Amino acid sequence: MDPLEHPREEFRKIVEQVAHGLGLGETPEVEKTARFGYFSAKFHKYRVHPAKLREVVEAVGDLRYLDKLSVDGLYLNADLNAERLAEAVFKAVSQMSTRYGYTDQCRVGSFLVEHTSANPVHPLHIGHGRNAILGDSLVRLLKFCNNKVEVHFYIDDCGVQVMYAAIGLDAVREEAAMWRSKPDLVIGDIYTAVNAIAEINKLKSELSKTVDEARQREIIAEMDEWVSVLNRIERDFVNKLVETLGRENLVEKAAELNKRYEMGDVEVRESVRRVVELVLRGQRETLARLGVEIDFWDYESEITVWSSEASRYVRKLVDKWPQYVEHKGGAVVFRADKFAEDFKLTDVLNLPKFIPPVTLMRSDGTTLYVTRDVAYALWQWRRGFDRVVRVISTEQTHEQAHVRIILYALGYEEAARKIVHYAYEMVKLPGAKMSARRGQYISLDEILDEASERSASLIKEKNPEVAGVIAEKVAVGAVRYAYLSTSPKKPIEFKWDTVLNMRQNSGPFLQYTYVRAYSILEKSPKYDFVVPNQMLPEERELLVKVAEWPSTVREAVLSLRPDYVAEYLDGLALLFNSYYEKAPVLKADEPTRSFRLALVNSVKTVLESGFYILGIPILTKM
RNA sequence: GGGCCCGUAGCUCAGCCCGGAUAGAGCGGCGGCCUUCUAAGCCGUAGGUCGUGGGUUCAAAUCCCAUCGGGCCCGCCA
Repeated sequence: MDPLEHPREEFRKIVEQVAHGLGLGETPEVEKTARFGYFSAKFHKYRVHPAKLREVVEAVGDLRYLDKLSVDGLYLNADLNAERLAEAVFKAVSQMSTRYGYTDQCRVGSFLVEHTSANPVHPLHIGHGRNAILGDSLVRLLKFCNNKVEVHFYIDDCGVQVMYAAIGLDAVREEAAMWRSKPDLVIGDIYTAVNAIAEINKLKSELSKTVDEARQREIIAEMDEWVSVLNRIERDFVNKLVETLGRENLVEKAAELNKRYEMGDVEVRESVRRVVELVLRGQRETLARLGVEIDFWDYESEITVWSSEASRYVRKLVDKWPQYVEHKGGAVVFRADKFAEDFKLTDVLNLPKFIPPVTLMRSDGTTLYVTRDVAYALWQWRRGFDRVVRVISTEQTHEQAHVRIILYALGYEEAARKIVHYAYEMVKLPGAKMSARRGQYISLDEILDEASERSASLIKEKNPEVAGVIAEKVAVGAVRYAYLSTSPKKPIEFKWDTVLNMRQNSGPFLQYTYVRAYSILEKSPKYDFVVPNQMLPEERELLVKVAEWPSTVREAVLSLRPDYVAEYLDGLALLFNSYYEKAPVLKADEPTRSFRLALVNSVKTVLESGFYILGIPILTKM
């Protein structure tokens, strides 16, 4: 039920009638206008005379859902009939309750959504936060609209980086009992340390072979950098790691382990699985804190490597398109660039205009990330959903294009078109890119803790008895909203002030607004849905905003933009707070009192569904 | 060098797809409002060559071209 449906339809018919009356071959579109009523249509491009337009408009009969039909220059404007609108809103809200906002048009199909998919060697950091929250809100939005959704997290438990973590953990496992921190935080440090040691070892051996002085200085500077990475890690085990691994050629060792791993060596599998599980335990905990739910945890190793899916399709590709395959020293390279050009795939698959060739097999016979990703994409597609949405940062634009091209080349043309790369821009630290390898990141837990503390100190002044329970929920609201209040297409420079913002345009601001509405209704749970014949301008405005909820949801789901919901809710909250200050509800006389209660209830209902979509916890006290 | 994305108030951003009526919010400034439904709030006020140049059009923040600035990518990394 969409309260704006009837008025929109009425206006559309009027425009149609007017267009016909003017002898136009087509009907102008119905548009929204902020200052000249509510709906508008423009006739400029038809070169009609304003007087003629006015004449035709005068012939229009009585209005039912609209009000004040008027002509202004070549604009045809109409306002909403507030009383009718109020009736429609109240009816929809009382019948649908927190389902209000749903319309059949926002039911668009079934979706497999893959998001977050962080490497299992370090904790989730503020970059993954964007992915997780964007993905999760998208899932919630789709679910709110009754679409079938399955949520997947791809565990990238293959490749050299996992070997590094495993090597490190194996070296310091005896110290494991001493761990007091979350396991993912510990492994993250181990991973960074092993990386640093590997780099230092590599540079050392390069230095011993270098005679060029300038190059020597470069190497030393680089080594210093990695040493300082090591020094920044405040863990007892760093010394032990250096002692154990300081003389080894870790690059070679990791490559060797990786090869054994892909071939299914039991010992290596166990050691990798051990480290991966520890990290996942921590990552799951963080996601749970944020209210993010995952249905399936997909192990890359099992789905793509040990099942032989990856090598199987590579063989198929080589057989099918030998003219696009090059063999370079045993490595297999697919000329995705030439293939895309020859088959004119740029528009069909929505590809960038530049595509590099892609290596699918190393000369040692092991797979690469993209190799496995194609196999995984295929696996996802075979689960039988209308669309597969992969929430992955824009960094991977080319890699994701490769996946689509290869699927197409393999004959999975529909899959290639229906697997979408849902790209979002990066989260940067001020002045630097985040890098788990360099231990340069802020973990999600950290910002949640900090937000929680800040919120606790705010609550202590007002409601000390509930501070503990509320602080964390406020923190989640703040962090989730902070991510959603920026378009996914814009890079974010991480700033504590934004995440910890608890004033307007923030999660806590929305939560606070809800608390206000809730506490009014709590004091007077019974009322009738009455529509007065006089309304305050603020009441009208608020009513219109509430009526726009279903169209907002629709737009958000059609364009897959949960951030539209965040923007809408902020606007709704601003209107409501303004109204709250101006118009007393409980102290008003009947029937105004009942009307206001019904209005407040509508706002509260919309906030509840909106909170569900954005994953903002609902609070009744703050 | 090539590709993708982004340049709108001091700051963060919406609007651009689908061109039209005085370009919208919030933060921060400044000035106000708590014996009255929770002040994490509200009211008022100042603040803008919509990066720049050209083109299309009766009409451009919006479309096209060029140019400048920022981010990311162009690996036998993931």
